[in-house]
Amino acid sequence: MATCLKTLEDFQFDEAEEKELAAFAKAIGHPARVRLLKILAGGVCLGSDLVDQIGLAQSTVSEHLRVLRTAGLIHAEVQHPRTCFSLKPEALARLQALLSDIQPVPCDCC
Amino acid sequence: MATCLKTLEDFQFDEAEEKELAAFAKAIGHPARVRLLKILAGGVCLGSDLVDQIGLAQSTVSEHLRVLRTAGLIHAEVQHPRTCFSLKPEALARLQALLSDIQPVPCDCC
DNA sequence: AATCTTAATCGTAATTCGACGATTAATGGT
DNA sequence: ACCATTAATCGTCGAATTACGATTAAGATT
Repeated sequence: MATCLKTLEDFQFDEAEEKELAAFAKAIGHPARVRLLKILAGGVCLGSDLVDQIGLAQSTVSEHLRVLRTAGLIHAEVQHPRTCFSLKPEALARLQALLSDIQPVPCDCC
Repeated sequence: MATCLKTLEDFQFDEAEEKELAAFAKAIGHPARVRLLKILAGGVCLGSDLVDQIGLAQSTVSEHLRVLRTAGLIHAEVQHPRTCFSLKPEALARLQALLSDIQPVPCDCC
């Protein structure tokens, strides 16, 4: 009844985009993964270096990297026994775009 | 040893900023909360309306709103028995700024 | 005072997450 | 062939998340 929005029933949701944004955000939602992204932004790309910088067990860092990779935020190029990790700039750009879709509109009821 | 970054040991981390970004991202990291933010961006602000739109139990929506509020992404103005929810645009702007700090630099080792 | 409405809170169950050590797989060097 | 290095995977534990119904709290309206 009392609502700021006149056409509440006309709301259109893009569920796919909502899930896409949520998935990106969830992947970034841990300090260790933020740090990994920041390191990768600096150009470091070997897993062993990342383990050194993060201060967590190798298996834990590997898991965080897997999360970031699954979310499409980073790329992993396997060169056994090493793996070269790198940012996927287009994913970050996409995230920024999805975020910018959340733009406030003035509300006159509060 | 083999690394793209020459001055690996000189890496400076801003742990507070990393946690700040992770906390924002974690709060957004659920489709229901993304939808809540999108609805609030449209100006709707009463909890009962949000419950109608989300299709989850009232207590669940309340919990999601609590998460968003704790993260500082939304504001809740209590007017018993109603509560008026609104976006905090400055929080979204801050998030965008934190995200844009993750900028890729070309890596020549892979 | 009694009732209604609204949203927060409580209690609970199922699931997911985060961390670790140990192990494994894959390659290069000796 | 043997060893060293690297990263993925497995198994496991405790903690956190997500969802729900039921209850409570706080005003408004009779």
